[in-house]
Amino acid sequence: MPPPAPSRRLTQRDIARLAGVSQTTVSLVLNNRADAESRIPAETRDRVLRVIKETGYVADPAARRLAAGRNRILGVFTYEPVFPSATGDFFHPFLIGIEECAEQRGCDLLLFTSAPTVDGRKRVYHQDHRLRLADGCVLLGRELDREDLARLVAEGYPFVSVGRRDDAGGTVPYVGADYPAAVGELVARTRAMGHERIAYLGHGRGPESYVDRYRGYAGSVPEPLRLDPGEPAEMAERVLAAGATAVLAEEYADGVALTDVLARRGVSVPGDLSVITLGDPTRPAPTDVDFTGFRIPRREMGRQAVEDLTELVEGGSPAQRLLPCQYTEGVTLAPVRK
Amino acid sequence: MPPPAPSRRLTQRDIARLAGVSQTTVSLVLNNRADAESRIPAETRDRVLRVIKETGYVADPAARRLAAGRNRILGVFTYEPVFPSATGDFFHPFLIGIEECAEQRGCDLLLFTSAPTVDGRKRVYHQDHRLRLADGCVLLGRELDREDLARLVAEGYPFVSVGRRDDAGGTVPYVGADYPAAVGELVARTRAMGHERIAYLGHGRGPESYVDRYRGYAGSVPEPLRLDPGEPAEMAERVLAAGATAVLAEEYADGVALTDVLARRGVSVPGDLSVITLGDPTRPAPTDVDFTGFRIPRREMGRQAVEDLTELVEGGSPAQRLLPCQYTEGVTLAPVRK
DNA sequence: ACCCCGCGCTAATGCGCATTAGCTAGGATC
DNA sequence: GATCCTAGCTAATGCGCATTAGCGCGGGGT
Repeated sequence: MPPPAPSRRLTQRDIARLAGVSQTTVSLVLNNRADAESRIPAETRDRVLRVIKETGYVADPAARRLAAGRNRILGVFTYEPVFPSATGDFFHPFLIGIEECAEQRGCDLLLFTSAPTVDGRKRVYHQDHRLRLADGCVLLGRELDREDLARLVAEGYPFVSVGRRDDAGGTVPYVGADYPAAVGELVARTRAMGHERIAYLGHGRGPESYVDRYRGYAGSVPEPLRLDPGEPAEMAERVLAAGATAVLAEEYADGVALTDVLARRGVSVPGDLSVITLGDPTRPAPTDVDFTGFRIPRREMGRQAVEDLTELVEGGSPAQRLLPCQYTEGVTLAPVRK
Repeated sequence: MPPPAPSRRLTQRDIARLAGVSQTTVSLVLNNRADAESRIPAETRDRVLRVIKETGYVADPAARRLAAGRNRILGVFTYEPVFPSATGDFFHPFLIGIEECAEQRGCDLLLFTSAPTVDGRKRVYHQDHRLRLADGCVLLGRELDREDLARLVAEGYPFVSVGRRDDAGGTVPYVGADYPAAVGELVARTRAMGHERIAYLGHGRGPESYVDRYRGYAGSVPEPLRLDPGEPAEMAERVLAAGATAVLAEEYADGVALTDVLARRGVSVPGDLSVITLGDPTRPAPTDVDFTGFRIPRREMGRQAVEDLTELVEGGSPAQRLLPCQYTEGVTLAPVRK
């Protein structure tokens, strides 16, 4: 391939020539290096700035990155397809937050779309990844690859996970949702309504988000009762067989499916059974029912992740934080039937 | 700021040392330069490749860009907010197409989110833009800034607009929707149903997409009759006053609003009046009515734009193409009332 | 015995910028 | 008048890579 670009672009040297100074001076002016070592009189500075403005010169980001190691570009890696697909809607709000914050901070976002999907999963570290073009990276997805995480940590690459993650050969910086607290609060409300047989419908293990929900549940009921999710009919069977008066649905969609089936069988929600959802739908779950549960502060998580990342890039120390979820009052939780 | 990175990263020199060859050789192997000038025996090549694999070395994209002028990164510039906001839904499908194609081609996407919004508009060429980090750029939005376009053209920066654009100091490469043909077809269908007073409800000027729709309309009716959009009630007045038997709504939302008002006034659609929509909703327009009209091949346009852009980046010549829209049969077009 | 040639590789260069050592006045100091 | 500052610059260097010259060497030709 032909090395140089078609038409010559302006470089600092050009600006220097036009302003009658050295390239160094242009760089100094550009970066506002008016510090002790290099004082540039206002006159010279203005002259340079004028030429820059007139010519519309802009520093080459690649060269900048190479020389200075920074370029105000943040990477975004999504382990699950974001745009296409059903889960897209779930991840969208995170991206909104990320975008908002990046814009605010004058950062561009590099979407690592080139990561190939192998065995249905993506990896940050694939052949020819371009991680290093960005100053740091935000990781998004229900489940992150542990090898990726370990390597990121090992290499000291600045990153922040959206969603809590277990350690991976070192501390993993994250901005997560405080599921334990949110679930704990829901359980408390449920118990306050007289419920004693409160079941947890979900896996309770696997992704950190499931583990955390279950932890919040198990930590606030006397006798945890976990029911596996599955086909709607199966779930209904299990719930009824267990004699639960209230059910916490790990997945919103399962709560919806359960409620639908129950309705068809003449079991009223919340008359006969209360159904509480633990978060926002990660799969499409059309319903007219207004479920009681909580919202994950997705947008805020995205924002905060970018905040933390920029701080990290600028030399700060990695943070791990959980953001509170928002309780949402619905119509599916009612006092236990006497 | 401290010039070097915290922990030293692998460079080609490191690989060279480990493999007992020169940095040049590593570069040659990496880029598969087995051509005439430099022949590297399989043995050496394998040795180098092995070291690369073992160490997980990946070339620094910034350095690569600087030296070779390419880095398989495509920029995406959106003139209108994409993620947040109402119009987001309209632009989403374009992005899906862009993302799909980029993934397929092993390209990463650089979202130019840092462009500040001034006077409610964004500009590609803002202070400190990072255009040059990408090999080229896809432009998205209802209206593009003409100065931006002119400068892009003038500088010979590779870009492709999603949506047809008028020339701007030179040919503007684009992938647009063939509105004239699509509208022409709708008019033909409408006339085939006996309609003679077919009105165009919209501006018919401004953005190219409006102009093109109107052109398709004006070119296929004997006496064009354009009605300005406005408040729902106003639109209904105008349509009724004009004695139209069919209306083409430039904006989907206007078609919806019009139909709603008419229904409330006892004017039936399509019994008394046919309402045809010219494209997908660009603003939220909730309705249960299934409008007759056409769909803009948004996803395909995104894909094609990336195709064209990569071709352009690789030295191809700029293309201008219009993609056909998809006619959608609805319930709002019926034979004219006798 | 000499030259030439092509194979297999490497030294050197430059991309555009940031940064670190100077270097050169012109004054102040002794 | 020699010395030392200091303000105001600039030359030189390197970031990591791609690329262009070109070097050394062994074998075939004359």
